[in-house]
Amino acid sequence: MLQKRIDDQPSISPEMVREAQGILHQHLKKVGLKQTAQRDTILRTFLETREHLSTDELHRLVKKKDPKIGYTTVYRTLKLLAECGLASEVAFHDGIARYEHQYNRRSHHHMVCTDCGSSVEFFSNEVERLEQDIGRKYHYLTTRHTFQIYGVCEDCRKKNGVRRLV
Amino acid sequence: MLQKRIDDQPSISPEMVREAQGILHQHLKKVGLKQTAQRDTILRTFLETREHLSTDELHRLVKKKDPKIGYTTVYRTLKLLAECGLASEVAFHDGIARYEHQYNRRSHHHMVCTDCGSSVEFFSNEVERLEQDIGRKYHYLTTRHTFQIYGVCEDCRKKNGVRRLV
DNA sequence: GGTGATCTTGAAAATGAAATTCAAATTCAG
DNA sequence: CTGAATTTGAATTTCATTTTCAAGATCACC
Ligand SMILES: [Mn+2]
Ligand SMILES: [Mn+2]
Ligand SMILES: [Zn+2]
Ligand SMILES: [Zn+2]
Repeated sequence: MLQKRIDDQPSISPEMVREAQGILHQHLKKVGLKQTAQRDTILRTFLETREHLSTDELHRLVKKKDPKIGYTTVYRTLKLLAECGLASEVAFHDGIARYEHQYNRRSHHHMVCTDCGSSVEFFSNEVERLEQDIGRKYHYLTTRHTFQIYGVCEDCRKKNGVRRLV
Repeated sequence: MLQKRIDDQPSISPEMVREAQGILHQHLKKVGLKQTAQRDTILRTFLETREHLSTDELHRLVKKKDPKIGYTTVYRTLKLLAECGLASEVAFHDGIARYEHQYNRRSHHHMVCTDCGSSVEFFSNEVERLEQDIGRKYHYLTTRHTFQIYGVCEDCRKKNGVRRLV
């Protein structure tokens, strides 16, 4: 599940991790929950990657830092992160819920290869505007939208081309 | 799961049912499968509604015509209909796969109320064009896209407003 | 119109991601 | 410190989807 980087946004810095942790802690206090080492470890691990991770994939990364952290805690923490805006769910239509970190990230959309699962991120102001326009037109208070393009990437087309010749 | 009709496309006519059945029969022959009464009944029932049906919902409608038709057959027939372009899957992000009939229907997108599940259909040439543009830019051979807007409809906002006053 | 190889059917079972349960461990306000 | 409240994670449950399989239906060929 590779991901091509098409922008120049830097990897997350230590200061950003602290700031994101602050956002989580504030959210926890607000909803009467407690700060724990597990939640911090999961957030830190999550921020360190730019991939679109399933709960299982994140759990595998988290276990490298603390093998005792369970799948359930990762699952629940991802929901918490989504609640406070640090994570957002991305559905690539493969039946698995994926999350990406949304902290200091420009809003974007995805084009997904249906052969190899790799994805390209792209930006479109038009799509953002469309949400507003359509919402206004039909009197919806819009909260979000999903836009994905599906197709076959160049690499996979080449591979398939070769396979056809065999 | 109501759906507001925002265009004037007519309900399906008997001739259209026959034509769609022809498409299915042709597809069945092409892939070496057999024509059956169950498949015809399921297609007919499916064409009669403009709603976005889950397998279970369609099964319930189908059983009114032939109570002996099982869930599995509806499930498998929907896949067949999707294969020959008569149906398309539409994911409203509620964990259930929904299908809508695609025969003689203008391509459109959906805005979904996250409170009551109702949906509005809208049309956008911009979105169609974007698939082409982005595909070309990143050398993908695009096949399809999904675009949904989520929000709260006017009715639900009113209801919630009242609830707040109580 | 047979005939039989092939496909279909549908109840039941399997699958698997997501969600919940619960008892032991941890947090943190006072 | 203390203890009420929350968290944790293994285990279990849930539930839509998918697969299995034996009995039944279809249809290409005669
Ligand atoms: Mn992304
Ligand atoms: Mn529709
Ligand atoms: Zn690819
Ligand atoms: Zn509503």
